[in-house]
Amino acid sequence: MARSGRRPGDNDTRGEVLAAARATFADKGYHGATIRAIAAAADVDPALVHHYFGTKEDLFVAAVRLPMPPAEFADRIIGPGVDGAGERLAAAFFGVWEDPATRDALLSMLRGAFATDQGAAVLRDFFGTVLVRRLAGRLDGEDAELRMTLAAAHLVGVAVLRYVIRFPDLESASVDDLVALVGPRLQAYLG
Amino acid sequence: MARSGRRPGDNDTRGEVLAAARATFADKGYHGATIRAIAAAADVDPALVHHYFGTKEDLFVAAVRLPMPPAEFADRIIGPGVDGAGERLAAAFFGVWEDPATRDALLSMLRGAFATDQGAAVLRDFFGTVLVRRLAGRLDGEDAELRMTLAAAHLVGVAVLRYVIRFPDLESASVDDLVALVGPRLQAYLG
DNA sequence: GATCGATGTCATCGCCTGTTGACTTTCAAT
DNA sequence: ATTGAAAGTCAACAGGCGATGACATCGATC
Repeated sequence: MARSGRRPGDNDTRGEVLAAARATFADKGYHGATIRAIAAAADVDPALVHHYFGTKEDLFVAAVRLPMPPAEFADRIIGPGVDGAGERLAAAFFGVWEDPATRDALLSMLRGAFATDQGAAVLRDFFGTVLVRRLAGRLDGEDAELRMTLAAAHLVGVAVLRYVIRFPDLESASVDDLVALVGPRLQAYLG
Repeated sequence: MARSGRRPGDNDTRGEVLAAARATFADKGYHGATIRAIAAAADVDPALVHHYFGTKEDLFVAAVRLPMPPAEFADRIIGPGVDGAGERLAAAFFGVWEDPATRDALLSMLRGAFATDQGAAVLRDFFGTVLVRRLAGRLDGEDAELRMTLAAAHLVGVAVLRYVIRFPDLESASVDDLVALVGPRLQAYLG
């Protein structure tokens, strides 16, 4: 039985709560994830979650903040030029999704986008500011933004079916196969 | 003030409740839509919703049952052959999404897939049984199912960004433009 | 070694939810 | 006319939720 009061020794309880929030939001969605469940996963009193992060919405915003610099992400894709950007985009996208350090935050963001208006705004802003606007500016031809958005939509769709719905054919596919199949279709939008 | 007891005259209250459920599930998602809100939208007591449809899950299942024969849908796309199937698929897909009679049910299904495990199963089954398996069998080449699933994923992604997230570039695009842009990429998967 | 903020728990409040059972009114069949 | 099922409402319950404020403990500072 855990006593009351501060725990002895060095501990990063705040980080554990944040990790538990990411995992729970990713697994259950925004409404399905309760403060109590998050607190239990972090072995902590529910009140402590509020103490560190304020309201549930505040916690959600903290949970979906990615530990990833978006500018660098965009540069790595479009920096070498338009040629091969489709495959680089696909590889980078699935790379961060497969990375355990970023996966829960991405899943939380994606699922959260379906739960609340604020969650939708977060995703809209993420894709708009971080991805589409940054990459579409370097494309040639008409409707560059729309084409870039459609490329992003394709990636979102694969992420939805692979990581949320867990569609068997997609879940069992390897990242290499996905990149090889999806990359050329992205390239068709970009080129 | 509405009195108690049965209402006089001919009325399809059950249908109104179902329509209200579709609209509310589509707008707020599974958890965001409350029985009370659905009942209020149908101008009805919350208990009547249970009287007609049982539990909330039962109501959801009834709400996402599409007024659309899936077999005919698949035949219209692949019937004339693989040539041009990509554009036909895109046109049919956006057709049912733009149709007010089916849109709310589709939105409910899509949003519901993110809210509960059962919702995910519904979507998995819908795409798997209705779309992928039915169409993939008529394709040539290797990995027909995976390629068909990726085509479906692309469409899901566009639906997500256009109808749920309401991404501006996608929301303002016309169906014709979408079909013209997306169709060839689907064709690349099918052919 | 007293003090003070950071860390952490406890008990509880008010609210909203899905669901239920008793009751009332209308319609249709006898 | 009577009856019985269908349609519809009302009041309420039990449980879970997010959130709050008072309290307990620890670590560092002077």
